[in-house]
Amino acid sequence: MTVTIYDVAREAGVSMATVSRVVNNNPNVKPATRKKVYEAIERLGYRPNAVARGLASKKTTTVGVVIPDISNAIFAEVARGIEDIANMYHYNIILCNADKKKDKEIRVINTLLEKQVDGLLFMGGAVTEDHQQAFKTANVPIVLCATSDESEEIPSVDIDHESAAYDAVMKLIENGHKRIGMISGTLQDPANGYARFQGYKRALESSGIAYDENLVRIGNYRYESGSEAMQHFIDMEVRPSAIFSATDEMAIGAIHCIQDNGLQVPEHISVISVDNSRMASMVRPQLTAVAQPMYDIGAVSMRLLTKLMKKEHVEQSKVILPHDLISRQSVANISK
Amino acid sequence: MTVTIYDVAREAGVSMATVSRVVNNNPNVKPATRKKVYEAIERLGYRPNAVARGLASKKTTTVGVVIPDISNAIFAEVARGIEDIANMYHYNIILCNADKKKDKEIRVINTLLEKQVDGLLFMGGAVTEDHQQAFKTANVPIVLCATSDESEEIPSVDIDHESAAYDAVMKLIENGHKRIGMISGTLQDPANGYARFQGYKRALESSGIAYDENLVRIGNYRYESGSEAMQHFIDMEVRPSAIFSATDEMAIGAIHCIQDNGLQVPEHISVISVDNSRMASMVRPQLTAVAQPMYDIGAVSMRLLTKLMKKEHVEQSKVILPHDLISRQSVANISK
DNA sequence: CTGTTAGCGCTTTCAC
DNA sequence: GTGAAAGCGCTAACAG
Repeated sequence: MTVTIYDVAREAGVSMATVSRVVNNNPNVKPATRKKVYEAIERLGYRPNAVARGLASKKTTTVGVVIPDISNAIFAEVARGIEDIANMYHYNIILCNADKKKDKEIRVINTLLEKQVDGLLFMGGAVTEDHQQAFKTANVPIVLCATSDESEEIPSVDIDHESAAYDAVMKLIENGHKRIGMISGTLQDPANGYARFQGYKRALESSGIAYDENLVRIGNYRYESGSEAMQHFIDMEVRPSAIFSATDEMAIGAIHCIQDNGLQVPEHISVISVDNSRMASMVRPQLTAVAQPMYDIGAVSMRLLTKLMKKEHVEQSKVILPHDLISRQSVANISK
Repeated sequence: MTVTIYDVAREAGVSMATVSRVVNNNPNVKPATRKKVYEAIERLGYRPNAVARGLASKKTTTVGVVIPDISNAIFAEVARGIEDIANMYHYNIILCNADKKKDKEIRVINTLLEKQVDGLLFMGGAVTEDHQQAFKTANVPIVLCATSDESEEIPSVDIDHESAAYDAVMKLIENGHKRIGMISGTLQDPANGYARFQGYKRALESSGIAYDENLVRIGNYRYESGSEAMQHFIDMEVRPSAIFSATDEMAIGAIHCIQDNGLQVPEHISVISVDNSRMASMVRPQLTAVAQPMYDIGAVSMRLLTKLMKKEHVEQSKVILPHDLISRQSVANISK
């Protein structure tokens, strides 16, 4: 039924080894022989079996990617960066959603390892003891992608979330804002949540503005939660003049909430966020935001992984990509 | 170095076959033996090698997914539906972006087949002769997902794009609109482009409205192209009173273009589209759209594929999922 | 309920 | 430049 390398060898009148050589572009084959083999391959419609090859060579040319949620625009962008580079180096990707749930993460890491991936790209919530444990049993390289890791032992690529948030809030402060609300992600989330919240606090402190916990609302990264948080701020006796949102989507929810209350952005309230997804320029007013280079985070981490898989030397195993403030129309200057 | 089933067998004092049985939950093992084996597995830190298993059993429990672009929200949603169901049936997914480029599509289909996937989900542009050819050499089931196929020979799941477009345009007509512009995708794209354009024309015809080619602009599905097309309509001597956009993103570009020209939606111009991505409710005014159930398209096609892979009988191999008009605020009634 | 024995289709020394 | 042969780690009859 299925045609194997053995069939090709017989058809071409050579040995299996020779067929293997031509299939793998090994130069030690006489051109005439090579031609005979190609013809036999063509005639028989031979297709190499990558599973058998994987067993024999102990390489599968596939890498595992654990991701929180591919339907989230931010992660989808990272995934595209990963896949493009993987493709460039002839790797394929096994993609697993794990929703930042620890149990699911550990489970998929193990099945990926069973599948003998040549490397692993981990994008998740925090890296816990149990994660470390699972990683330890892997004898393939692993890189953390947009995921923080206290231990700092595992190669990783990400932006500096704390400093991105700091920059965003400083932009507000430079524009004369003093009463600044924050729509945060959950503080359990080390990167998008905790770190960005810390950046907010540091910006306030460094500018001599007292931190007020009533000015912080926790959202779940979704549009609706941004609106809800904003409604809370609007209902306050003395409203903030500006809002820092941990993510674009919540910021857009906030903008619309402001508008639905008959107020203007940025005339009445300014809004800034971190992310700069494509949606940022798809709202009116367009959203001023600190840009997180998602595609690059994916691309760079995959590139790093290829180096690790080839056992090439890497000088920097923890890479922090630069972020960048994109000024659009959602921030007003209110200093006199 | 790596511990194999043989090591476990020796450690537990049983045969490889027995270890294999317990690992695969074969009931024909005495509980006491099972326990011994589990202990040995634990002690040795044994992890089954799925590649070896795949070679021996001729099943990899992985399916290939070719997708146009994972960073596109619409496809990412489909992908999530696919992955959830795959996961439920213990399959993993190898994800390949092919950008609707025929060459790339054929190439990834072949590498996926080499990797011995148990099935293939194809999401692409048109299915050409060459695609058919590649599919024919596969001896695993294939299902087309959100992809049209003239031949209708391959199992598929999608919505009826023509009728979805028809419904959208009829909604406009029912609201008194007669001069209706269309922002279309390329007519080379059978589903999102050509079929939706046909639906537009049929709605017009069935209502006795003459088709006017000046009222159709071709976009590339992106926000900016929606804006550009809209600017063209606004600059016309006699403007359309309503716009049908083939996709949400272009519709949002159109809405903002209208607003940027100092006009109101829907007071001056109504807008409707097909897709209903999450962005539809993230614009002001919120977008009225025909909803395409992307997640379900993914989920249903994966479910169909699992049936095919298990050689279960399927009554319906071409499934058309229902679409649904979601009325929000972007369409006004202008009949007196 | 358990063990023996062939492979699965390919790569990879090691000879020649 | 080419071939022979020994696995890679596991499953799947087939016995018993």
